[in-house]
Amino acid sequence: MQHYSESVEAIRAAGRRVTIQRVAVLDAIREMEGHVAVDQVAARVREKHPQMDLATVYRTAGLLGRLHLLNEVSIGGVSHYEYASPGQRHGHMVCEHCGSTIHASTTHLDQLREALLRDTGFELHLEHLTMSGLCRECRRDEEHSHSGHTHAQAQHHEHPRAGDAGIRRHAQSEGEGLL
Amino acid sequence: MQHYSESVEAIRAAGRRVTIQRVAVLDAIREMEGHVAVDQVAARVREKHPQMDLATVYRTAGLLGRLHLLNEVSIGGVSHYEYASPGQRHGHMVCEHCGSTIHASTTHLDQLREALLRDTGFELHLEHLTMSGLCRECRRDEEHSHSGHTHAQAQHHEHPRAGDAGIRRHAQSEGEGLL
DNA sequence: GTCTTTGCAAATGCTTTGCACGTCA
DNA sequence: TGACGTGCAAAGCATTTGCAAAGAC
Repeated sequence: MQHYSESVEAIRAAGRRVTIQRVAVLDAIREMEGHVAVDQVAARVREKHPQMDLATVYRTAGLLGRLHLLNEVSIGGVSHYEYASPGQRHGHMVCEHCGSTIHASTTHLDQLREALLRDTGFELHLEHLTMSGLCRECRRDEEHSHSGHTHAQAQHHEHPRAGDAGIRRHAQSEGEGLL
Repeated sequence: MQHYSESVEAIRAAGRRVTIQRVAVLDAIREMEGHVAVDQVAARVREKHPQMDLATVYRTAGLLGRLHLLNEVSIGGVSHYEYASPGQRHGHMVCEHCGSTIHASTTHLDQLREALLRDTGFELHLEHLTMSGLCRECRRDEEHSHSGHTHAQAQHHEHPRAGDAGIRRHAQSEGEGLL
């Protein structure tokens, strides 16, 4: 567990001043594994550094993102960050229904990336890619609801990895009559 | 230009009450062509109906989105809507640097959609897809900056279609030292 | 010692909500 | 008429910013 020095070096290598806050944020996000919202990062960091301000976490995560030490992923309009493991690029699939997030391998995406680059000149940044849709489980649920009655009271299932992250602004107002 | 009756029918067909506000929002977004932010929609709608409230536009656009008469696209954390022309599905590519948005044809995306569905069970919703990256022009700019000095004062060019939409939260803080 | 970063507090901007009144079917 | 939709005003929440104090090199 030589995490500490690893973060320190990464920040130093990026030509930035090494502060407890930066190291703490970088460590926290790496330890948490996966993409986490800023307030979650703050909560984690505060376990060890209670005085750390939310604004600092925002500024720090933003900076580390720009330095490519973190990936910034917007999920449902809320910023999430994940550790940018070199050589572990992937996109994200977010279920609109239950909010769970699945990684999308580059196998599928690189093809798209190259096609877009060739045909439109647009260089897709995989690290920020968030695709919304329905996960396998929710797709099953939807099918069931559609069969009989109109007022399908959708059953939200909780996925093991979903946690309470993301899914705040969106995924509201279910039970809207004909929908 | 039988737009009016078209919107009225669409709303009625969806089983909702037909109100001036709903028709106006739907018409406005269709006339504006492309994805527009909620406040832009409000501004447009107010030309003819000055009393219309922002909250109403939010509620209405949200409803029309759920009814699949509009597509909701989140750009830089801000909701945009576009008219959901049947049989005109596409994704969006948003340039992180200049904020311009380009449509991505389904030719590229359907392939991805099918691959994801097959391999992961995830059903990608193309209508909400926003991919960030760099457009052709900004890619050129970046290259130039990287050649010489470190403090590359990035030249923002204005794209014809960019307008003043989106690009509010992101695309900030340029000139950040080593970046 | 100087220039960068942080903590604090206040502001900002998008979006939602509660409620009384107006409107559609 | 009765349920639904709108206007208004206020709240909510994520995020940003100004500034003085604290810290890195």
